[in-house]
Amino acid sequence: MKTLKIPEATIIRLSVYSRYLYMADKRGIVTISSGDIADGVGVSPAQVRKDLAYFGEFGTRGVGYNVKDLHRHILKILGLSSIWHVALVGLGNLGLALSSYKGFRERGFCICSIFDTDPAKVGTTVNEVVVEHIDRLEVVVNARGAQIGIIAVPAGFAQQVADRLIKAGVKAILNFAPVVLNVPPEIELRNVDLAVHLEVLTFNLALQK
Amino acid sequence: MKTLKIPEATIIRLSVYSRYLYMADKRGIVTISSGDIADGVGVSPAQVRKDLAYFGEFGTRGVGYNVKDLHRHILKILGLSSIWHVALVGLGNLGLALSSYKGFRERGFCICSIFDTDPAKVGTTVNEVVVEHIDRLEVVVNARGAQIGIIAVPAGFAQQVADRLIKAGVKAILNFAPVVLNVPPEIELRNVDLAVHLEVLTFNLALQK
DNA sequence: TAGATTGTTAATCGATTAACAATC
DNA sequence: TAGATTGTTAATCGATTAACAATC
Repeated sequence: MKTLKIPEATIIRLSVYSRYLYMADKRGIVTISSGDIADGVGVSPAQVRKDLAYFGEFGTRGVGYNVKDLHRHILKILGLSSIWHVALVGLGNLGLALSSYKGFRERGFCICSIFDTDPAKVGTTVNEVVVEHIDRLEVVVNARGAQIGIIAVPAGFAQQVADRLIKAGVKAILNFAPVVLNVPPEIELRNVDLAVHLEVLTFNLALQK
Repeated sequence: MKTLKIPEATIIRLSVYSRYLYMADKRGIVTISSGDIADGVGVSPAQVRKDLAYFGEFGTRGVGYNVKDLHRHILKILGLSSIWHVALVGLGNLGLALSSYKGFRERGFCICSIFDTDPAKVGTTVNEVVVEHIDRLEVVVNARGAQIGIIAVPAGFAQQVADRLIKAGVKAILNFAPVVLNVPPEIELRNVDLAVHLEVLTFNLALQK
């Protein structure tokens, strides 16, 4: 397979475009130009066309793009044309919020397995999913074939949870613990640190003074 | 003020360095080299030095950096040497998770005001903060001088909440609603879309097949 | 002094923007 | 055909990496 390196920024923008196209489609818009999309999401028209050009030709010169078609194509590119099984580890406040986050379900992510150590939580049902004890992580994740793991445990436990998720066959990890995880290179890893976002804001506020 | 443009990637890395330095300090390490930091957080030593060079000279040639000093300097750069008052709007699952997120408090962010429309929530206390009705947003935010707003309401309400936060005097907004907000250029805005992170992962997984 | 490591410059790499031929 | 808009190439911009003089 030809693997022209795609910038991560392009992937993130494709995700944004897809939401905009979904909305445009709901409003009954049939055809859209790169300029329309660009205005809608705050980038340049050239950027939109360049991002799409990595993956093929989806428009018609002089006309634009068919909204439904382009939306479908982008979802396919993002790997969202099928449902992904996600295992969530850690059912604190953040875990609970993630387990019921509509934005995940809308995009085809199913949090079908939830793990915690708290005996008061294990066995209860959250959003129709029975909470399992973390001891059963390998068995359950492996049996259900979850491809993605979300880590929402305290920082001190994150590495061992990552190790166990990987042993259980997970191929990608979204880590919410504020700690640098060591994973083999073939495992996809993304770290989400919510405080960092606030810090970018305060840096800019502090600059203005 | 000399305003050499600082890459946002640099700010994000400074935030990561600061956590690593905090840990190193707790472990009793007094002096650290750019190579040590680089290994610890997964970047190149040159990158660490370059990032720091935007803001001054903090090390000693042939020796390295004093951990405590460098940590303090970076916190200062990030605007974290004082406490920031943050107003949270929307107390759904995500809002609740954010309101009790330890990572914020540790870094000097105080969520001192919380707003919702649900009568069952208004008047209750969450993490020692009394939940106010959204009708009182302008009055309360203005009176308390909150500088940062966090939007954790459904997408359809996000724009009006943003408008009201800005009218109340907020200078920066962290938006968790999956919608493009329109704000004046002087307002700092960052969008956090949790689903996008999963989509970057699935894109990479889909590529591998 | 010799070894180590910073701060900084120059070289490289990569991403964005501008421009325009192709074409509906 | 004339106007519009894509797809793509070239030019620009910006960020990262490499190299090394400065210096502890």
